[in-house]
Amino acid sequence: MAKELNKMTKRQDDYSKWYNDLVVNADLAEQSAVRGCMVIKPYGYAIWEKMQRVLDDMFKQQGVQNAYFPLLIPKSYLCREAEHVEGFAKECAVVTHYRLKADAEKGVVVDPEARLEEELIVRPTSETIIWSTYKNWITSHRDLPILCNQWCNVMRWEMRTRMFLRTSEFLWQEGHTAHATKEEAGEMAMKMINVYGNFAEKWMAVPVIKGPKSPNERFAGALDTFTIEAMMQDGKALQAGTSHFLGQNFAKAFDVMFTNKENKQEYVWATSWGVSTRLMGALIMTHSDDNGLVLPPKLAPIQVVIVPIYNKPDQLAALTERIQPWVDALREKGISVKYDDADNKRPGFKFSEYELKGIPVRIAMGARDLENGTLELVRRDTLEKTTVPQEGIVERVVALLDEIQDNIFAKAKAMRDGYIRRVDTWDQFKEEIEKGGFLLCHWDGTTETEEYIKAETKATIRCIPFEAHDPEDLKPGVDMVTGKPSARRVLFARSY
RNA sequence: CGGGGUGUAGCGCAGUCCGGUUAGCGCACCUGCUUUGGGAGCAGGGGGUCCUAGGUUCGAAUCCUAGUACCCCGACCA
Repeated sequence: MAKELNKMTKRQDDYSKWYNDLVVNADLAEQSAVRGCMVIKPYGYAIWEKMQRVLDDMFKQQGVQNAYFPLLIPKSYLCREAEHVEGFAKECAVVTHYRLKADAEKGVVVDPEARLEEELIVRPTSETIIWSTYKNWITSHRDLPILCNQWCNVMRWEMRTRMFLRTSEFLWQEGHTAHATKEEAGEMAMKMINVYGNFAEKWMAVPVIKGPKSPNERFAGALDTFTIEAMMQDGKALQAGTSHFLGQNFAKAFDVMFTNKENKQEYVWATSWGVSTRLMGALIMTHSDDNGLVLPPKLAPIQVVIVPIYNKPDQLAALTERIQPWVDALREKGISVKYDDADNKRPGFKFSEYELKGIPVRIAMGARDLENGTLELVRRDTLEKTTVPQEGIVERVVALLDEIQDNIFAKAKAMRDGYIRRVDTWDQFKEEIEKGGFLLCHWDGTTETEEYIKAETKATIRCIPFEAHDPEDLKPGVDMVTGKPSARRVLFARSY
């Protein structure tokens, strides 16, 4: 058994395999029978729910309200915004019929009589249906701004799928805002990327680099796309969230105008922004080790697990009597605690299982401890074991949870920072990109150069960082490929 | 869509080249006893349209043909 586990966990370099084996074992998710889709199991969903709750609060602090729009979008809506169609047309699932009928041979077939007049698209994102709705909601500057968010599923028929990172169907939130001025919309897009950045760093303990995308990497139909870019342990970058400044593109495409204070008709300014279950992938791939998941205490569905070690019912009773007050006290402080006194699994099994699931803090206590007034305290991030006095355990655990949250962020940041290098020549770039990580380089600002670099090395511009890692990065230089002038360094990496 | 690979018990696989008893192994599962401080031991037990369809044959998991599903690597993308 131990050998088998070993075989599974040694595959961290190959994340797909690792997801399929280890993650399924950690009860997060599994492949479904539907191509490229996944089943999110209860434990995995609990993490997503916690993320949702936190993000939802953050949105509401920005004045955003939740709403819901239909899953199916009439095909004609999609073609209104030219770039948007081009971006998504290739990966849409299409509903063509509305009825099945019994068939002697095949059991059941699509009824050819029941073809839809106009095909319906399963939403790959909801800009089009939302803007066709906003048209009815907006007539005056007094109707603005509209700040709506929806939690939903979307479907993109990707050629190649990957657990959590690129499933055909995924869960996400998409915010869609309408504003009277360009400035206000621009600020909104910026505000939301900062919300995402805070969430990633403060809650997920995943360090990110914020900044605009290069024109080539922008969202289909956007004038500007802001992103948070994370670095995975294997040296590949992951786009963890985006916020788009859409200008008046969608307002023009869907004819959404308002009368301004000067009694003049004007197109509405828009933003959209989203994060998905891909964040779960980011979480897993940033912190986990060969023993399984490592969850940040702030998002862990179970923060503390307590395992009593006993062999007779009366021993368990004695342990429970001592432990129960701690469980109550911790819960009173809002900490989720599992007291695992199940007698059908051995302690060693429980230890391994909870490590696999990434529970931040584990307490084990047996007859020996009961006698000595001690217990065994284990932290998941370092797997460090200490025997500590029972006295003051509640306060100690509370402090330890904070410490773990800070520590895994520091660890992830050190890993990420270790992956950032400055590169000045094309030869050096080609050599360094093989080692993975972020490369800060000069770029002449053209799509041609970017495309060339991508074709040669598979590396793309992840973003043009808002905050310089070093003042050096903001100084002008020359493009490493063309030798043309460059205003500042931009961030390159290979990505998921 | 191109290249490669795999479909045999819930999971992981052997058997296929070279057709031949009742299709096998590990894990998981069930029962009992002993255990319980790092994935327990022993004994017994249950579970299979060998991906699908057709063909060759006295006989097919094995050979042939077609289909299909999934995985990996590219191109595409959050």
